Amino acid sequence: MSIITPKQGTLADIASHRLAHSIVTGELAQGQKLNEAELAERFGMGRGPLREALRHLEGIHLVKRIPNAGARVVVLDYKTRSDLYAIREALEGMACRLAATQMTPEEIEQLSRLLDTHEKQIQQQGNGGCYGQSEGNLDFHYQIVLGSRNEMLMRILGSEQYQLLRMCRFQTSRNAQRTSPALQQHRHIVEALAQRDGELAEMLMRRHIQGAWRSIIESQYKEEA
Amino acid sequence: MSIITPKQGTLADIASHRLAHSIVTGELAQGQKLNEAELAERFGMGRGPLREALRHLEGIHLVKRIPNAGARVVVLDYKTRSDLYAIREALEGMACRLAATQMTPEEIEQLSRLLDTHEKQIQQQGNGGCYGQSEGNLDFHYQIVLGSRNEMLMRILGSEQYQLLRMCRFQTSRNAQRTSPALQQHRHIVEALAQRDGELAEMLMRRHIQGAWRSIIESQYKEEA
DNA sequence: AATCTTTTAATTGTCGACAATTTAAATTGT
DNA sequence: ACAATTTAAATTGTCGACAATTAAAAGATT
Repeated sequence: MSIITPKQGTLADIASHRLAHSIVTGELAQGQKLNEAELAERFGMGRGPLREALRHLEGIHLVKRIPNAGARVVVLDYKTRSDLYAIREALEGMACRLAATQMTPEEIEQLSRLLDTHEKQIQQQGNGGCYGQSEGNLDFHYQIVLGSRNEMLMRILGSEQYQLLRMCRFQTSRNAQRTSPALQQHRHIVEALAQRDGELAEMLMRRHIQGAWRSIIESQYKEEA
Repeated sequence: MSIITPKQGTLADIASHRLAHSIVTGELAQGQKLNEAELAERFGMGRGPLREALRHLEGIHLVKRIPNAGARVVVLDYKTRSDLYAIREALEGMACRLAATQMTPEEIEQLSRLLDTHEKQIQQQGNGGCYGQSEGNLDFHYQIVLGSRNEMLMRILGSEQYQLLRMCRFQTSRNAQRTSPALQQHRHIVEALAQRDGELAEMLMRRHIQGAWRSIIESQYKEEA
């Protein structure tokens, strides 16, 4: 929630954010046709700004536009999600390696405290805490991306892939048994960062993401090919 | 040239491509203000489609928009270019590793023939052949990305980073002395692909990109910090 | 009854005009 | 002459209406 800036500048920006939210949460089904007039009516604005919003969402690949045939919500099939996680592994691994040399001691300490918070949240609510799939989990990953000091990486991972990732979360049945392993892995990563061991941090992050992906495909190898 | 589809669908798409070309080639200077009315006039269209084009270009990060203050061409400073090459190293390395297991023998053979063509071109024109910075070089890299079979990777590397990379090329003074080393490295990469050695192919590609980056910063460590 | 053609409706693409905001210029005051 | 304030120009943001294209429905023909 803290990552995407809910800026309320132009109407196009507002529409873009509202649409992005609706798409990510599944409120707008995947593959659904997006009618310009209908959406403009619902958002209380003209079609101009809404079209600009659609063009922007097309840029960050949340919708797919076909000339003279309108825009549709993207469909996250198995292949797409698989590709997504493969890229995350490479990019977040790289972020981790860079973060090990770039993050300040204060930031690493702060990261550690973030994990403390997560641990308490899990213990309190006990059952429903599907940490591996939670939003807090994303915060952890994002903080490391910020620590890489690579702005282009922040863009790609933060603004674009992040949305698709959240979309995966909302369509995936959350399995709670990966809660403590994920937190444990996070702790190890922070430890590697504190020791300034970039190579180890990268490897741990890559394994962590691989584990998350395995967890996803294991918990739903019933549907789709 | 074969990568970006010069599709001529809606006016917004046309404007988007024309603007992208002007930006990449440096015809529109970095940081330059993009006046909507003026551009719409020049392209012979209304401001509506042009605004949509700007929104699209904002999505692929060729222009930077500020609400109520217009759009400007992005500026590729040292840090940005450095970040770009760091990401390329991670992503194209990954593409290479995947391509080693995914490309068909025919595709690898075709890649080898592409290098033969490049070699002849270099020998013919002799001097001006700054291969390391040429467009043909990009074709080689793109073919490997296609071979990775990761569509999201093709998107990121092909549509977005590719534009920024070409932009770097146009602003960088081309140095011809890196011609034969680059071709040589390409040959080694193809060899690794033919042997289905993904790890080696990745390492070779990473070094190749590192070399390209070093070549750039060495040939112009006069300007900017 | 099924298929092809024609007509109709719906949706997207485009333009021009107006409102709101920002930037530049001119004016005024010290 | 310099600074702050006010005024004017330019630019962006927004809307509504019309044209072009596509999708759907009605009708005709075998």
